[in-house]
Amino acid sequence: MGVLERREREREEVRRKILDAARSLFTREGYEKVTMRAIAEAIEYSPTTIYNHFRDKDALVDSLCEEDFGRLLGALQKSPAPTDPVEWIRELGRAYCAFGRAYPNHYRFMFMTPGKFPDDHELSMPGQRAFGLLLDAVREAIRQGAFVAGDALTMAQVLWSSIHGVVALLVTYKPEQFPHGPAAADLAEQVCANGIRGFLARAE
Amino acid sequence: MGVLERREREREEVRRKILDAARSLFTREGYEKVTMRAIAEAIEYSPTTIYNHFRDKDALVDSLCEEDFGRLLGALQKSPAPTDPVEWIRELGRAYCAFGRAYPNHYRFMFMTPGKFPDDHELSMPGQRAFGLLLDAVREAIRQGAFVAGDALTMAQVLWSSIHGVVALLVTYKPEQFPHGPAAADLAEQVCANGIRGFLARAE
DNA sequence: ACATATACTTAACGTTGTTAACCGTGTGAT
DNA sequence: ATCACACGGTTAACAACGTTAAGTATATGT
Repeated sequence: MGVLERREREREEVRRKILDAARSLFTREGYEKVTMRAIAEAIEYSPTTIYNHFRDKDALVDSLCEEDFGRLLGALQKSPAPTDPVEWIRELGRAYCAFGRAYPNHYRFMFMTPGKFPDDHELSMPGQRAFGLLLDAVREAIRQGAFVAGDALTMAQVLWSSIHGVVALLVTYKPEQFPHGPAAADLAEQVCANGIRGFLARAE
Repeated sequence: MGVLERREREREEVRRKILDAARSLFTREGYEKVTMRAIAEAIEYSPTTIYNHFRDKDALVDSLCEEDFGRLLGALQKSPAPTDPVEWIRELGRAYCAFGRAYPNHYRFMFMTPGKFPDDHELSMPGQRAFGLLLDAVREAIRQGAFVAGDALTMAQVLWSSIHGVVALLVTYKPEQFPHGPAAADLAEQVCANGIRGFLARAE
């Protein structure tokens, strides 16, 4: 009696349509500009149908967000093998930044929108794992003596904060709008480099 | 015939009431939660009155924002005299961070909301001057040989980006929500320190 | 005393997220 | 075969939002 399975499959299919349409609109419009009605129109259903699959707009975008964390994790995992942990960190930074600039609206929602997660929940599993990559790299850099000894967790958070800062700015302003002249084309690279440099064990 | 002046004064008075009420609500609610009707109610006028003083909601919040850049500049100018430029930079970072944490919703609007400035306009005068302080400090640090030689503008932007990153995170998430355990209590301090450390000329 | 300008209000419009009520169709039981 | 029903979908409506057109009153200048 595969009728239940079929129903489940059909249901999932509509859910996917909604998510895809929402992502597509969301990618080029941003959270508040995308209306439930617009999403509904895109998939040729009535707006109410969306509420059969998602509690509300927030829940819908949360699902999107969940998937995006997975994508981010995927992007970061593509970074080359950790022969040199410092170079690994740099590559992670580059990939992270590239992700943010490729999907500014998603980045905004994932990392710049408050009240998203209930207190216990933290960033979401793939988000945690993504950060875990950086954490591993930092631990390895310390172990090899490339980084100064210190609390790896804090150091990873420092690096993440710094990179997040430049991505957040680039996602918000055009480089021409930066104070006192346009931002350097490779500002992200510089931030990344400077964050790493600060933790480098001094060669003497 | 001071009637025109009086009118102008009364007009300015209402304008101030609107701005103050808006700021008060805005401080604890954030942009989209604060409604024109709520502001109107707070000052015991009809919603329409606001439109006599501001083109629309965006213009109102822009005015608020303009004032806030002034406040930020004021806060930064309180930092001690630049005897040691590196310490000055650190103090600027602290003051900047304190401002952001004291007024998260304002910070959000000033630095995390896109489409705010027309292309030519850049950050706004006081915003420019605030960044100018950092730029001056970096220039001085380079001149004294405390920082490595390099493009001061880019270096200042790197430092600003990094600090902005941690403030943006702290303004968006509670520390408990940070990945892999709560953030170090002094994460902002650490980011600041690490940013500076990266530019320090190596002592040998 | 009258006309006018000005600050303000009332009432409405169009759009938003969301929900209540309904409808039709395919399913499972009788 | 027929019937009851669950389920996915729609229509129509709600309240709240930003915003505006039209109207009102008061105080000014003639």
